[in-house]
Amino acid sequence: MTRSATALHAEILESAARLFAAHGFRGTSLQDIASDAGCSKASLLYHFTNKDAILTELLTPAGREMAELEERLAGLDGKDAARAAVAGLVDLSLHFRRQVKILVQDVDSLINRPELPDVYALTERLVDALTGRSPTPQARVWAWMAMVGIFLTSAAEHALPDSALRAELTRGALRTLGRGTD
Amino acid sequence: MTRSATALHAEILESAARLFAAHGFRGTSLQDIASDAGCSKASLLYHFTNKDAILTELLTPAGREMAELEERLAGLDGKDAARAAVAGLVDLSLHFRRQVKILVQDVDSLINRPELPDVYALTERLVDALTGRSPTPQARVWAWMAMVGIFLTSAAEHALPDSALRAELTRGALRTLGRGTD
DNA sequence: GTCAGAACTGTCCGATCGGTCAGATAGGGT
DNA sequence: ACCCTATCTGACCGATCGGACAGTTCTGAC
Repeated sequence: MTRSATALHAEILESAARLFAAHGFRGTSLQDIASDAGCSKASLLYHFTNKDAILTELLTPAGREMAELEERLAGLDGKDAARAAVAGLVDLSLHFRRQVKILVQDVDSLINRPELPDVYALTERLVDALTGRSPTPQARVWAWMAMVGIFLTSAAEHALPDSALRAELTRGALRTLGRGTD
Repeated sequence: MTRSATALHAEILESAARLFAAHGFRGTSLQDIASDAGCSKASLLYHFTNKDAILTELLTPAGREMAELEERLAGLDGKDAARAAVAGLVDLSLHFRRQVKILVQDVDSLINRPELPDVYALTERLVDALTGRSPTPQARVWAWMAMVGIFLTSAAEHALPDSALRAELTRGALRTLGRGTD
């Protein structure tokens, strides 16, 4: 069982997030995390039941926000839905950069995790919200492009300034969608 | 040393490409590949010096095309460069879908491989080609978005028809770039 | 039929993985 | 002083990893 939240507990999570994002879940060993956090491997497994529990605790907040975004979209349509989808995705991507990178690296093995909503189902909902009631094939492709672009551009730490990123991603996405937003 | 190209040799590459793309390089064992290709693990290591050599042979053609694209862009500017960049990236992404996915999964560990050009350097060249001589920050973000969008939308096998993808990706990218192409 | 070399495999090896466990250490309440 | 509990660790375990190697089977040239 995962124990109480101590200083080391938080440091382990921080180290794991950085290492998972950099080298992937499978590419990061418990010893790697322990060394980075400055404790023993056995101490990791005192604070977390197992390696998987670390990943779960990392992904849970992001998963919750993804689920909330999905619910929010269910009550909207037209331009409201499109705007909410873009804004929500930009927020989520910028707020959970490392989780996004972890998610992208290991989508197929993470897709059935209870702490994450079905990523592909959420994708479909977002595409629906972005393309409106006239889902032409090209509009769907553009929506995919814009979404993936937001997702990964925010996760890429290279060559991108952070400050104006939010506004520019939103603007770029809306431009991609063009009249696809009705 | 890697031996001659036989039927099994090709089957191993095919299996490895599929499995690497699905579960990542580290997430795929030699036994996994051998089972999928219908031979023994030892037979893999007869046809390839080691696990890494399989990955190298998978990535080399993609790396060559990436290098060629980079060279091609060096001799162009303005709208020619932008068009060539988008067309080249779409071609490359659609032709090497699984390699793109492998690349995205493990960018940071693949970045120093001799068979691949520096991915981030190529990215910079592409952004330059797309944004032209007036590289405003927002234009660079949009270019990033469009490039990543092309890259990953083509690699995602889910929910996307293949036929019209090429044209739509190109159109979507140009739309994102807008007047960024001069 | 014979033989050489290519193709292939069973078996073993050291390293490393995630995980267990008994015990050391430290601090607070009594 | 005492003990209880939370925290932490070294040593160890079975499984699995990538890889080595000797030996077997296949195949075409002669």
